[in-house]
Amino acid sequence: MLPPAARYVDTMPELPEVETVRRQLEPLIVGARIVESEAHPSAKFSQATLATGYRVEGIDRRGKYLLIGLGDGMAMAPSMELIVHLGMTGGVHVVDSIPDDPYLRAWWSLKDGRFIMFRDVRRFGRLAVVPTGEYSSLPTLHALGPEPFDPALDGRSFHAALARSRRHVKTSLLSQRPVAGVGNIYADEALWRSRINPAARRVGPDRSERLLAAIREVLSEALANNGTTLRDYRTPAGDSGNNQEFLDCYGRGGQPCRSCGSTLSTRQLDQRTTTWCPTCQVR
DNA sequence: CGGGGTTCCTGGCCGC
DNA sequence: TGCGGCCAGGAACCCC
Repeated sequence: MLPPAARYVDTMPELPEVETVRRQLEPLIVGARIVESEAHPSAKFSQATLATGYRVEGIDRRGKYLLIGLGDGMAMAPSMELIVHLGMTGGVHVVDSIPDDPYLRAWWSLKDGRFIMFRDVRRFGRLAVVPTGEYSSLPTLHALGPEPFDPALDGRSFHAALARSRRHVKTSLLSQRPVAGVGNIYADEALWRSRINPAARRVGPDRSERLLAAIREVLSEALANNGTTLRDYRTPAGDSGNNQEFLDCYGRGGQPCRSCGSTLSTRQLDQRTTTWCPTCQVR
């Protein structure tokens, strides 16, 4: 049985999309024992096979990274983590058989007969198996900023984090250092909502607080909508996101600002497509 | 060690 | 209709 490719959800995974995957995956695979695995030879995926023999103990998430806890089921062996980054087009699916799929990059068979598969058309995703918490091989995860909903993250500390860099504020956000989990879509959305120009290089305390509040709003709203799905694909369960219907800024260049009616602008900012309102988001 | 530039990929889309 | 060319996009990687 070959699931048609178009039936897989194609997201642009940022925090809400990755958290949606985590929540769906957790009840399916926690407790399962991995008995065999296979991976694409690229270094981006080849470590997947190191998860063989382990039991899935839990699934956490940091920013856009899924952290799948691996143990021996008795806490005897040192615990490991299977780290999954979905990149642009990555997806994790639990299936009863391995499909003949040119974009299958890794799979793990489970003792109960099911399979976890990692599918990634553009190969921007990444898989790693590391000792728990040992993230030096993944520099962005290693230096990852706080979770956006961490109560310890407040306007003051967020401002301090932004002030450590003179890069454009949007580029800082995409670095994952001031806060984890914000990508191109939600960076544009949060900057629009907080009326901050993406090319600003200094963001003061008040605007930092506004930006943090906006990031929390756009992320929690997206999460409530099961994330943003940029194509009308649906899983067999019909559970793809619908947050794309609620985007105010991303992808709306040339269309009227929903706040002031000006035409939204789009240009490259540090090699990233960026949309903003030239009236609301003045420098 | 921060940060700028480059690279990885392929489907989709545009123009002819 | 076919096809070349271009583009998106996160983060590793290289180098200053």
